[in-house]
Order: sequence, then C-alpha cells, then structure tokens
Amino acid sequence: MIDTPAASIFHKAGAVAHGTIVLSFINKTKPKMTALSDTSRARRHSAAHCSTCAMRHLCMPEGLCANDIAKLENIISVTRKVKRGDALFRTGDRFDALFAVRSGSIKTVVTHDGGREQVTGMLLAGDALGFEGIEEGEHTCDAIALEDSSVCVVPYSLFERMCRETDALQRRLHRMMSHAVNREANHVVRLGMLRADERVARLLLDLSSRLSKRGYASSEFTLRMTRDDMGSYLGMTLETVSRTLSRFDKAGFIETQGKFIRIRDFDALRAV
Amino acid sequence: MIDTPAASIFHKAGAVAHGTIVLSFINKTKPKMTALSDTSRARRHSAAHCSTCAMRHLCMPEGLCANDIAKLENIISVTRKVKRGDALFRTGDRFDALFAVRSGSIKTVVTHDGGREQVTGMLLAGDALGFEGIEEGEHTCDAIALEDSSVCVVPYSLFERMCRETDALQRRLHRMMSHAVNREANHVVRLGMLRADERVARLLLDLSSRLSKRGYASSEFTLRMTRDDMGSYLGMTLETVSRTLSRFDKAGFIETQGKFIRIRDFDALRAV
DNA sequence: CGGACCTTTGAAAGTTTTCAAAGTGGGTGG
DNA sequence: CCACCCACTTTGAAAACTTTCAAAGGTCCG
Repeated sequence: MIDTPAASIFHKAGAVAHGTIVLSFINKTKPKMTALSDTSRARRHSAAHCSTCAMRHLCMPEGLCANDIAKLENIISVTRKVKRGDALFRTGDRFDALFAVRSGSIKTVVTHDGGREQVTGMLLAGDALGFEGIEEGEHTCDAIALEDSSVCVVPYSLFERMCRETDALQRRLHRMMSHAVNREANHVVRLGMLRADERVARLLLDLSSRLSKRGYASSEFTLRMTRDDMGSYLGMTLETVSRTLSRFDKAGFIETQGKFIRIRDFDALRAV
Repeated sequence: MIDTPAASIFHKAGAVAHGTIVLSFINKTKPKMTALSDTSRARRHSAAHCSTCAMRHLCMPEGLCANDIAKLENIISVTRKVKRGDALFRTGDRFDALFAVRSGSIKTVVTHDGGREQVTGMLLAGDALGFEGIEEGEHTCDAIALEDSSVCVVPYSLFERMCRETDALQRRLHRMMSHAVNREANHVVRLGMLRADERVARLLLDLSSRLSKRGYASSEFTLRMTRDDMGSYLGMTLETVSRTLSRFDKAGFIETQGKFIRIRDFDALRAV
C-alpha cells in the first residue's frame, strides 16, 4: 500500500481562537512513495492521527502519476479546524468546497421547519462530506463538529477541473459520491425496517467496524455524540436510546459507562 | 428553453415479448434546436410523453455545443423497456450503465436478510437512477417497474469519458449525483422525524409536485404503487397507510378511490 | 367471468413517546 | 483545588401511536 506521510502534506495551523474557525494556508512538500513507517501513529488519539485516513479516501494519490500528484497537492493544501459544537458549514451557505475529515468527527443536521432537528450523518476521520451542496450550489444541511476536529478543504471548481484531466481522480470522485448515496440508502433502510433496539445495535456495530478500519479497537470506544444525537440519528427519542443501552448492558451484550462503550457480544448484537 | 423533440432521438422498440426485456438499438438523427412545438404531447398519458422529461435531466443537450451533442447522441442511443413487475436491474448485477426513466415509473427495493423488503425510491419519468452501483461496480438494490416503462440506457464508461471532455456534461452528472444524495437525505428526514400521517401527507404532496412538474394535473393522479409499496417506502405497514388515507378522505383533505387520488386541500395536507 | 391480488376496517397487543423526577459528570470560576 | 452548575443520562408510569391478526369487500387483469 502506497501512502503519503501525513505530516508532509498536512501541517497544523497555529493557535486557534476560541469559538472561531481558522483557515491555514500551508506549504506543501513532495509526497514520498513509502510504506507507513511509523505505525504507532495510527494508535494515537483521534485528534492526532487521522490524516492517514482522510488520505485513503480523498487525498491519497494511489493510482496517480507523479505529475498528477503534484497537481493534486496544489488543490488539497488547505486544512480547516472546527471546534466542538461549531459549524463547518450551515444550510444555505454557498457550496464551494468538499471536505474530508482529517481528525475528530462531524455530524450533519437538517433543521425541520419548527425547530426540530434530525441528525442525518455521522462522519469519522477519513469520511468525505459536502456532496449535498453540489446540486444547488448551496449546502442543504449543517455540519457540526462533535469534538474539536480538522478537515481537508477541497476547492470544488479546481477539483472538478482536475477530474477532467485525470481519469483516476474522476473515478475516485464518482465512487465517493456513489458511496454517499449508499450511505444514505443504508440509513433509510435502518430507519424504515428496524425497530428501536435493532437500530441501536446496528449503530454500535457500524461505529465499531468503522473505528476498527481506522486502526482503533473494535470492541471499546468512547462515543462523541450524546444520547440525543444518537436518537435523532436513529429516529427515536433519547430516552429510548438510553433504555435500550441499559437493556443491552443488563443482557451482557455491552458495558456502558456514559459515553464509553465496550462490546462484549458481537453476535448477540447482530442477532437483536 | 432549448429542447430536442423526443421522437428524433428516441424511437420505440418493436414488439416486446411477455415478461422479457428488450434492448432496442436505434438510429439517431440530428436534434433540432427548436422550442417544443407540440405542447399537447406533455398532456398525454404517462406512458407516452415522458422522453421530454428524461431529456431535461440527462439527455437534453442544453448548454452543449453541436459537436458535443453529436457525441452525446452516440452514447444515449439505447432505450430499454421493462414490463410491470420486471427488474431493470437487481442487487448484485454488474453496474455498467446509468438509466433515465423515459416513461412509466420504477421503484428501487433493498431486500433485507430475512426476506423483508424496503422500497427506497420511487422514480418517475425524467428521474435518473443507477448511481448506487458506481461505488462497487455492482448494483446495491433492485429496480422494479411499477408499470410498463421504458428507460434511456447510458453506458457508464463512455459517459464518464465524455464528461471528461465536456465540462457542461460533467457538471450535469455531478448535479445529478448530488440530487440523488439529497433525495435519499430527504427520505431519511421523512422517516426519522415524521409520524405516520405526516409521512403519508408528504408523500402525496411530493408526488403531486413531481407530477405537476412533468405536466400533469397536480391535484389528481393515479398511484402506480400499491398500499404495500407506499408502506414499505414510508416505513410503516400497508394497513396504517390505508387507515391514514381513509382518515384524510373523511377529513376532506383528499378523495380516494383505490389507486386514484384527488387532493382537495393542499394546505391541510401540509399542516398535518 | 374468475381468481389472484389489493384494500379496508376492527380489536387486541406491542412498541415508543411523553412527562416527570432524580442522578451523574465534567468543566469552570472562585 | 474544590464546589457548583449546567448539560447529559437514567428510570418510571401513563399515554399515544403503530402493528398484528383477522375477516370481508373490491378491483383488475388475463
């Protein structure tokens, strides 16, 4: 597997004022075609390691020639930090870039007329977002950081042009958009066919598998979202989420302690 | 608005054997840059008129130069007929083309392990489908015709190449895919935040508005789907759908007679 | 015209929400 | 450093909503 050491493409921005968003324009360096040498990086805390993940989806030049890589670097050279609770973008904001989560996690939220909110997506490091904005040139949901996070910023018009020049990149973009479609479709099925406890079980298994793909333990994790977020995402109330987790705990499927979750019986969860 | 008379690009295939799918390879002719002269066409029955709609989204060469139009014609020259109940594609089928509904209507269905089915989409004339297949090169749902229908077939690899050459086409593809994302996201919201009667009301209003955009009366239509399909699409049982429609009827919001629906009070439906 | 499929309606059972109240935890200011 | 406060979580009981099971009527296609 070809990789580009994270630090060589992405650099941390300087100090971040409280409650604000910082754009950091940074130097780029040539990526090196070496295997990941420092595997310990993947074990470090979420906020530190995940440019590796982001790159696997969006930034990694797999399948691109040296010339293409150089062009890609020119485009994806900006990162942006979002503090917990702050918005990466909001409904109605002009769409001009796609984003890839480098570190942290982000939820997407649609606000219904009447103030009720629905969480439509949970994005982890490596996930791409923003595709919903292409259609009308405006974002159609809010993207809110669940913890202090950073994202790659991919200016859309430049990226679009590059996709016209490089078929490998075009293919990647199309696959990412198709993935976004499938992500939503899976969510529709989860909401439409499953009962409350099945939905909660699926969410836990989904998070577990996504975290393990990112190099974390699959059986233990700390949720970044509240019960309210989970309920909103799963189309149920926070009380029902809480009760369901308690029941799973009592049944021995999981251990819960607030936001910390340990899965003790994967098969039982799958069979719920 | 520039249009391309439907008949000049799309030709009907010959006889269709019962229960089978026919691919019709057809001659292409040069599109003419004239306004739609026969407006009565748009008023004819669903099964007859809708290539005009399909073109607006996918086939219409709006914004393309003459040279590009010629290339586009080469690609979108195949139509396919699907008889009611038959599949345009099934889960696991190799993905090699996108489709645009020319006439009729198609549902997309995901089959859960256990036999239960969930309808994830209702496509009318002009709607594009198949984007879910790009990610893995295999379709991830079944597409079943709700009535005898026909679709434009857009070979994906050719189309992809053309999008690289023509930025107007690329922009259109990206918008269509973004639209598919938003379509699913709206469905997620419908399933996650609304109660049964709100969901039914929304579906009626949604169908009404989509049909009226296609030149049909917005207040009267004949559903092509069964109560079971509606229920599956809305994440509820067919009995609840039926009861809800009966209640709307008694309340004077709509008139129902089996699959025929007349909306009498749009505001009441919106306020449900 | 017949039969298969679809729709309607009722009543009971089951699931989820709502309302209410108490308990927990973590971060901040004193 | 601790206490307090605010936001989050847990749990209970009643109410609301939806499904399930059952049976009868309709409709449409071949």
